[in-house]
Amino acid sequence: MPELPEVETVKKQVEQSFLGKKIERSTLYRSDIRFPIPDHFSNTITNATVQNIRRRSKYIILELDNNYSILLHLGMSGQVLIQEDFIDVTHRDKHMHWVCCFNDAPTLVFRDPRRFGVLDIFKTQDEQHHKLLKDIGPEPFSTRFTADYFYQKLQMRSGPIKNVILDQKLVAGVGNIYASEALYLAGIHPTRKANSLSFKRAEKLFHAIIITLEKAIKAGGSSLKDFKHSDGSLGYFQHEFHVYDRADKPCGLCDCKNKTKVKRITQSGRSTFYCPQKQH
DNA sequence: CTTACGGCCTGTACGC
DNA sequence: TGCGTACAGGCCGTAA
Repeated sequence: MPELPEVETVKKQVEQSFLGKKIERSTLYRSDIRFPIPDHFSNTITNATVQNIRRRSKYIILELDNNYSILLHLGMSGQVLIQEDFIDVTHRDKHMHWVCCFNDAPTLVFRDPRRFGVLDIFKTQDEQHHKLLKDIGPEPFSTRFTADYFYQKLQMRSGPIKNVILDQKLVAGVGNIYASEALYLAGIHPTRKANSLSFKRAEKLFHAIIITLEKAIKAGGSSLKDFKHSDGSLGYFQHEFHVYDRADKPCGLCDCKNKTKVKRITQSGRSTFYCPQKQH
């Protein structure tokens, strides 16, 4: 489920339930996810209190009061379940890899069938040296991310613009869905070479990325109240996309006489969707 | 430095 | 119903 807007929504929910709460018990049912979860994970976090919760790119970081932080990434299929009445292992299915019990709070469950997710622990002060965090580019909503910065970076890249905006070193958090959506909004063809864009068009894409992500966060946020009782799918499937997953259908803003259909192509092994009429 | 690609896993949808 | 195939929202590591 996770692109940046979904992760942001999950982060808010986790914050609402667990900020300021003390971890009473942590159980790992399997540690062989994307990277092995450290042996000391549960021991290190037990009895600590969550004092801050943040999102960095698609990672959720839970800062504890013992100078350690928990790093969580949902990969392709990860979910955070927040369960009011998680009684015992009979409630557990085989994809629930981490169950964390709190004092005076629900139980947090990390579930991830494909196990592409990440669960790690690191010393809070070492965040900028963490292998998975150190090379991540600016957050799209931060002041570090500007049209000038974006244009300069695009100038240095000759690959297809779709692939370039998926690069987390350039900007954090653009995933496969919103890459297609942002390019559509900006009217830019996904195979266009990044360094062939004028400043004006780069600026347009810059705004399109921000707007696309902001709108999606709002869509996720609007269904927040349903989260606890759902399977964790949030507003994701309710969100309508302009081009993503709309191959052979008209695009979301279709106004053309000839009923141009959305095309699906493959770039670096991943699907891209675009409108041949509107994107050049 | 950039770029392309294999690989990690399980689940689901579809054609036969 | 079963079986094979393609595909899925992530990204790291490697090789060119």
